[in-house]
Amino acid sequence: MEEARRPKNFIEEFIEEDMRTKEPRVQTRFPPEPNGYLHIGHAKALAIDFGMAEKYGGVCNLRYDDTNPSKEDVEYVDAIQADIRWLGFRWNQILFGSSYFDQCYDLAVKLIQKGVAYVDDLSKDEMRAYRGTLTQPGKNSPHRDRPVEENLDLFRRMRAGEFEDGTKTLRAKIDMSSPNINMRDPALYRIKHVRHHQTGDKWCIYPMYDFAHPIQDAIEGVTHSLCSLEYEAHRPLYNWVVDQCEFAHKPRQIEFARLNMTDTIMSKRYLRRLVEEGFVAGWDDPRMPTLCGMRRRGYTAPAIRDFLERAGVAKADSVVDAAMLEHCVREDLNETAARRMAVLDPVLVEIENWDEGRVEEIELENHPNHPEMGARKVKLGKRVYIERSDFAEIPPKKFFRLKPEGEVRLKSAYIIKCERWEKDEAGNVVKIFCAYDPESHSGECARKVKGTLHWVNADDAVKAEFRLYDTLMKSESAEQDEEEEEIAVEKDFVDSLNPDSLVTLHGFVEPALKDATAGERYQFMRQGYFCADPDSIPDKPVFNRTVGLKDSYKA
RNA sequence: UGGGGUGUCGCCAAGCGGUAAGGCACCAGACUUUGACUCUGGCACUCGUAGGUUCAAAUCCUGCCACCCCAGCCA
Repeated sequence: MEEARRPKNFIEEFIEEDMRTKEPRVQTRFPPEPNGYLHIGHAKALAIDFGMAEKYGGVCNLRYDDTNPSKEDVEYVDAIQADIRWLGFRWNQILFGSSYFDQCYDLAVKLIQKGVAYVDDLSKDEMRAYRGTLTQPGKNSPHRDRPVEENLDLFRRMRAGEFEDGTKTLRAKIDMSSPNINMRDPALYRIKHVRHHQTGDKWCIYPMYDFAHPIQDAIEGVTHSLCSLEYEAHRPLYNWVVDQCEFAHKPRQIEFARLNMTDTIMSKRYLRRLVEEGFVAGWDDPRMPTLCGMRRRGYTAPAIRDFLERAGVAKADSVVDAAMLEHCVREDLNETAARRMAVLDPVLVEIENWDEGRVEEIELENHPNHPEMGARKVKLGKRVYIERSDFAEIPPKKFFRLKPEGEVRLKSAYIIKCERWEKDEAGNVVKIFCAYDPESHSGECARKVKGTLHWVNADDAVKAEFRLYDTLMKSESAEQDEEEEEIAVEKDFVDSLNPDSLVTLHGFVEPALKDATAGERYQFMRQGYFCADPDSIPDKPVFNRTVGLKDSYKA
């Protein structure tokens, strides 16, 4: 794929300026907290972190931001690596924030000695009260001026486990009247008698993100600490920590807007609810925006990276149209996916002037634009399945499909004409009788008909399950009152779930797909791109529809 | 409300004082044994808004408006 020429984004401009004026070296890090599965939103951050390092000949480390053991689990550590690898990014090293706990502790002691950190006894509620509000300055804690020796002793005893959770914190001594609330003596360490997934029971105090992150970046030599917009107000604190710890190397934090997509739940909290309350089959349910879910759905890594590239990097809050992602997936799969025929919702067609028992081999190209992908042979007999929606007793105008007295071509085979049909008691068409034109064999016939249908030979058709997916959230009706909408989402997002996000169909595929194995991708002609699901078993393949084909037919 | 950000086509997004890139979506047409793909053409006299500076402003200045983030011992 050719590298798309695009203008530099603002991060690239900053980096290039820094390389010119500071040091000609780039080092970044991707710092996920191991408390959930990576989703498409993380993929953006990841692509930026790894992408910038790659573009400027630098390195990017994968560093788990594991400073809060009560929310984290090793379960996620491996999954995160698998997802990053799948996307095609390579980390320089795998690091853990927790491996810097000793250094964080020493640095905390240093700050206490410098008189810019103190142990506070205020409770969480008291601390909140002392903090002031957006418009009113805070008040100094009564413990703010404890002597250094006392702070040192208290902090040592915090570490030794002498105090209960929540009874003491280590705080930075900055400015309780700062207009930036993050600078009003933020907590640096809290007591948590919780076992850590990496350090076990070694610690009962853990550093806060705002303290640990800049330290980690500085120690590692990160030059550009890229993160999302909500950390913008933390940047002064980030710089304060780097300065007070007296690091010679000063990383630069740059913030960008996180990814949002139409009809896509990006909140980890809601995604967790979907899984835990059983609205989806798991974190890898093909409807989930998680990377494992998208992978199972059939999305490709190149398509996702292309999408991220097209969505761009900027500071404005935005919601990218999911149609852009679909376009990228189609563009990739159109080139790479072999064509096959599958009838998702079958109805039987019998060719009346075809001799019973006669079988003809039909050659089908695997890709119309790539003859090098070869061809395959399928059998054609007296009975075939076609799509129920490809027949209409009373056709609308411009219906290029099978209709009374109408002719269509069976893809790569013959032209057939609809003569009559049978219905069951309920009025459903159960069988369509056609006549074929023996002179109309594919490739040897000048006669054109407007419609071409995909089909599956009935005799050796393989039963298959098809899972069609739609957005998890119902598209909000345009006229719905905005406020109402917000209340609805707040009250219970479950009410906004799309009850038809999964539709399961049972139909047929051509014999070549009998033993399709998980991950195989095909274009089912005139239907869309499908990916074999892990639920597939021999003789009973299951296919997930990754995305449908574009369809300009307007019924 | 204090602080920090952001406002360019339906959705993303370039633009960095010289007279509005590109992509998605959409519309029209060509091609078509996938109503797919591909191709061709269309799609912002206007840049949140009101003023000002300038020969010239989306770009500089001022005011106003809207939206987002911050009052976790979460990240």
